[in-house]
Amino acid sequence: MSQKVDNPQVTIKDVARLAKVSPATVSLVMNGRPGVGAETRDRVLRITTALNYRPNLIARSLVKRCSYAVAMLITNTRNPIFPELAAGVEEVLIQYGYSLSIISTHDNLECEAKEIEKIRARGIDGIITSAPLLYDHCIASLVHTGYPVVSVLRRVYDCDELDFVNVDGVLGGYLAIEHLIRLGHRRIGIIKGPGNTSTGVERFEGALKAFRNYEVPVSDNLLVQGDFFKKSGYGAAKELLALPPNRRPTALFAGNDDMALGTFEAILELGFRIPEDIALVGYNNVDATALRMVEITTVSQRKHEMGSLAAKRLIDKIEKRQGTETPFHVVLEPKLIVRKSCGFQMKSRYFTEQRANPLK
Amino acid sequence: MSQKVDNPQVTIKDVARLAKVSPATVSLVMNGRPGVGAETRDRVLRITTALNYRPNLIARSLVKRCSYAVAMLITNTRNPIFPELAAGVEEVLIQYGYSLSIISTHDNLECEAKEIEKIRARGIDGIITSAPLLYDHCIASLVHTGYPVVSVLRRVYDCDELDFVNVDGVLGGYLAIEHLIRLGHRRIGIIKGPGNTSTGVERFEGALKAFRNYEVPVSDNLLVQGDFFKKSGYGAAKELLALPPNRRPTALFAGNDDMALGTFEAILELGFRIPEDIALVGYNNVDATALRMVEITTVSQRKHEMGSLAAKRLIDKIEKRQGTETPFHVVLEPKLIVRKSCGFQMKSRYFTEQRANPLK
DNA sequence: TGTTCTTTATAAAACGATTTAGAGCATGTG
DNA sequence: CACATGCTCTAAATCGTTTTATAAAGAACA
Repeated sequence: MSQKVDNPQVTIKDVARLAKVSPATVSLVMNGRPGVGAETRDRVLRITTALNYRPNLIARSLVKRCSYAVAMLITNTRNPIFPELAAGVEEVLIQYGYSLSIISTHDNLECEAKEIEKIRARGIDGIITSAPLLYDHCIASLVHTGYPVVSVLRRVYDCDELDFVNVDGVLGGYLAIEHLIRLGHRRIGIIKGPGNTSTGVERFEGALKAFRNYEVPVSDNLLVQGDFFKKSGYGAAKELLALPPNRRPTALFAGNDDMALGTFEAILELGFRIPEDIALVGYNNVDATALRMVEITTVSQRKHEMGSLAAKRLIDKIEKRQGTETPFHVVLEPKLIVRKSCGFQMKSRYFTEQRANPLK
Repeated sequence: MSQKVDNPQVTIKDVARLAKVSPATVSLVMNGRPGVGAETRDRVLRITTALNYRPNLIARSLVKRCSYAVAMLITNTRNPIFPELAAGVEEVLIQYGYSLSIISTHDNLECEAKEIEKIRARGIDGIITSAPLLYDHCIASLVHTGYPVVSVLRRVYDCDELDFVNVDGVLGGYLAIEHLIRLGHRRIGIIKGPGNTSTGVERFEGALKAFRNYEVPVSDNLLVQGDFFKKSGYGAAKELLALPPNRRPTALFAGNDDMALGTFEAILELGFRIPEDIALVGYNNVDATALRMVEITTVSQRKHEMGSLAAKRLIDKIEKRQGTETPFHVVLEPKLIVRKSCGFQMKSRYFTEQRANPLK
């Protein structure tokens, strides 16, 4: 057990002194640049390993004006969509030698602005945001200054210059409602996501499109506003299921899985059965929805893939690779994950046929 | 919509020039230090706000030799215990003006060592690790150099100098098994957590203690090694339940909730009922265990609190407050969360009585 | 021999802040 | 008046790198 206590900070000067060269030479060696003789290079390398020398990245950042660090904005750490997303991001960043800071904005513009200030002051090279609001001037002005930003999952309206990778929320919402309509439901309650997020509005827009397409009337009293948290799903469901039987929805669509899980609890608590009495569709394909005894039908989001794509694009922007001046808007296709919460057990084949995107 | 495009970098010199003072004065003003006349101070302040000047934290870090940034080591982003833990950590860090980087080690020493190198090179002030292994020389040697580290959730053996905040795993394991024994179970299968983590071994140790205390024999063929992932819980349960009825366990204890969820699936898949045929106890009180229709009895970990305490302690160490030279070992008490997976519905009162720690 | 190239190594100036020692100038005191 | 005392303010060094311009030393060539 050799207790290796390295010096708190071995600097380039220490190495230079011991190797009898100038700091400049050490720098060249450390960065594998030409202009150093083989013999000198070896000598320097020997010293650096002997001293366990690691260049101080802070100093390097200062002069190179880049830090090989990026930040990821999320709503909060408890959002169950985030682990997958972050895993995708992290994978790519590690591969390219970048480090990742994760920062919560709590869907609060003020908080977001403050954190962005700090990020910039810290010299972080770019931002991946999974948490922008619909009209997010923080992000928009960041983009306008030319700072590298990619948004993932959500997008920002009125800011075409912002690169994004997301999944078609309109199509997703459409698929969810179409599924319910095809199963014969006519009174479908919708628990909307917040109106200040692209995911919230797009999924709802898709839902409306499906109603229109199938000529099913929408009644306003079956529409409830949620906030993406489980509790609001629970509350909304309680409200909808309190309607008299002839106006009570026979199916519910929640704007995300957290709300769907709340809805799930409410339905059962009121003594209704799923799917016999009430059908339920969620959104995101979060792990918990797949659990046996839960098995909620939902719309999958390709979270990992989104994260990776966004990260790769951000690095391209930071390193100013070709093609990064033109906007990068990737819209992946969602997929309906049919489980048991709608009573549709693959007995017919109509969904398994390869269908083209019904909205195109 | 005034499109405010700030200069890429307003420096202290720009401010100094415009305010007709020296950079030193600007620095004093920015840091609220005395020695600047009221008039000058106002003038500087006016300029800084006009230019939207933010000191470059990289430059500041270089000279102050601290960065107001800490890193948190986790096993991987998908570990459902992490969001709560991170939320607790984040809350405190924000409050003290620190920023947080989250880094996965995948329970791999090599990966951990590499990441720690990078963390140090980046000038990060301290580390909170929730992912140390039992004999983790990376962490141990870090501690020995005097670098601020606090471990949370897990601890490191043979390294008393390492501060930690965790929950008594031995007691937790004990409570879980005691519960099952009191409900009449005698053949209890255990799905152990990995032997190279303190959480894994302690919970198992507690389980053994309960068997001993209640004079229930343990049979080796009811002990299966898991790895904390859901899949291993699933596999282990399949294995245990394949035993002939007279040797098959009537109850299972999984070393964490992920494995418990896998176990849950396996039990149901094999056609057994919970709790009528098989009772189940998990560990961590992860959100999914609380879901209606799942409702797994588990041991709670006070994750948020652990995170906060660890973060606070780390900051104290970084800022060298009094008392941080002496070891800081906080062991919180776990609590059994009784749900439906053991068939115990609070019909008796023996658990609700306030009991002292049965192990003390 | 002198000129021109290469190759190798370095000195010195950044990068953008903080900090220390001391300068300049009133004011107060004996 | 001489001197100490405060109060403002600043010059200059520093943090640990990278980078640019240039020097020095051979080698090749005419």
